[in-house]
Amino acid sequence: MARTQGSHSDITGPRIREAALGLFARHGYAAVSMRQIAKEVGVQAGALYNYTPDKQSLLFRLMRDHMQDLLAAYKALEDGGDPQDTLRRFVGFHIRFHLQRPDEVFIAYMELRNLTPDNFAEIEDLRRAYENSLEGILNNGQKVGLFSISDTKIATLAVIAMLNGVMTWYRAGGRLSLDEVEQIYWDMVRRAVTA
Amino acid sequence: MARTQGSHSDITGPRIREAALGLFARHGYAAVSMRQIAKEVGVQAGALYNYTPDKQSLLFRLMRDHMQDLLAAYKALEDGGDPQDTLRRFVGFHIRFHLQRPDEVFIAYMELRNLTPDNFAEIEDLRRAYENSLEGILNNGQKVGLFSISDTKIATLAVIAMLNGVMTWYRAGGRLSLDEVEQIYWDMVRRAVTA
DNA sequence: GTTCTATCTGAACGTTTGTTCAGATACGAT
DNA sequence: ATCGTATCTGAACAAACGTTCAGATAGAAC
Repeated sequence: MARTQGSHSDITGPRIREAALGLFARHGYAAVSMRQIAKEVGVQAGALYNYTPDKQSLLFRLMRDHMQDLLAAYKALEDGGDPQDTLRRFVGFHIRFHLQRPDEVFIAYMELRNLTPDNFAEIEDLRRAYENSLEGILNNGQKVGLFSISDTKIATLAVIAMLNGVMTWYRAGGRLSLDEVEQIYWDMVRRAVTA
Repeated sequence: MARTQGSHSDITGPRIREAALGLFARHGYAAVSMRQIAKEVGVQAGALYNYTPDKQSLLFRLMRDHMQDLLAAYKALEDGGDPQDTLRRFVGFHIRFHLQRPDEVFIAYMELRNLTPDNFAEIEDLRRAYENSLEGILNNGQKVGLFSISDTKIATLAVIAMLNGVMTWYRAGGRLSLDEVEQIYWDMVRRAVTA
């Protein structure tokens, strides 16, 4: 046997990405074999290598694409007027964007240590760029006296850590609507930083 | 060759635990082999099985002991008087306890999915017990009108998530002292929940 | 000094790992 | 209908995996 009926790179390529995404998120990069990914796609392991040079690249591209999507989506947001409004938009954006991509978020956070040093550095740059946009908001608010923050660098990390906590418990269709979740977290963030 | 000079279970046992702890934290459970652990201890892989029935138990015991230590240490704290003071104590305790055990914390958080279902359930029970103690504090403060929290369950998770963020960036000897870190986080937590 | 046992080695086991590749077939263009 | 190429199979590779165990040596007890 060889090429199979209906086979096409436009179909197989994305399916490999999706299979790897789900399996990496559920079981972890190191615990997932190329044969498991292939099986989920319905293909032999060797076929994967038409789409990725190796397993590491499969992971790296998932993470890089996710971080680039995140940055692009955030840049597409128009600024609110004052820092308080901009921060509110950031909170809403962060929660909603991440809740739509639970697998990508999980991988981007958990699998950093499985990246080669070069790949790790590239992902870290993207992450820092995103964090810097929040830190900029906090700095602006601090400058005009709206916020009262003893250390904006730490406050940046604290806010992101708090917001990322949503991912560990929120489930669509649960007790709270997305709007309610956003409101609750915005209340806490606002109070934590407001003068 | 066989038994080696100076070999003793009181020495080898802890060294295996420490080696596993460090390697699991750095590279992840699935990515670490029994032979790597043995090499760090200076022993052959087979010798590990005098100390653990299998690799899974090695991970599980690290996590269970850590969670039990956490609960025991927290219970040893005497209550503050009012909820606000109790919450302040909790924040300080949480930050200091976890910063002293970065490897254990990392593993307890990252390797949950590598536990067998039975082991997972046991660890989750311990984690929930700890979270419940914080939720109790928030509930008390809410009842007496000191706190203003729309959802104590979510606030509990949000506070813990925020505090856990410290572990990702704090380094001893860095820009901020432990006291300063504790003060900064306490400020944010207090403002996030206070009426 | 002898005996008993705790401790470790070194080899072996069957599986699984990531990756390569020659060959085979289906698709797309002509 | 024919041809070129995109796509996949199936087998193979060496290496690494978790685990077991018979045999050997060191330490402890007497």
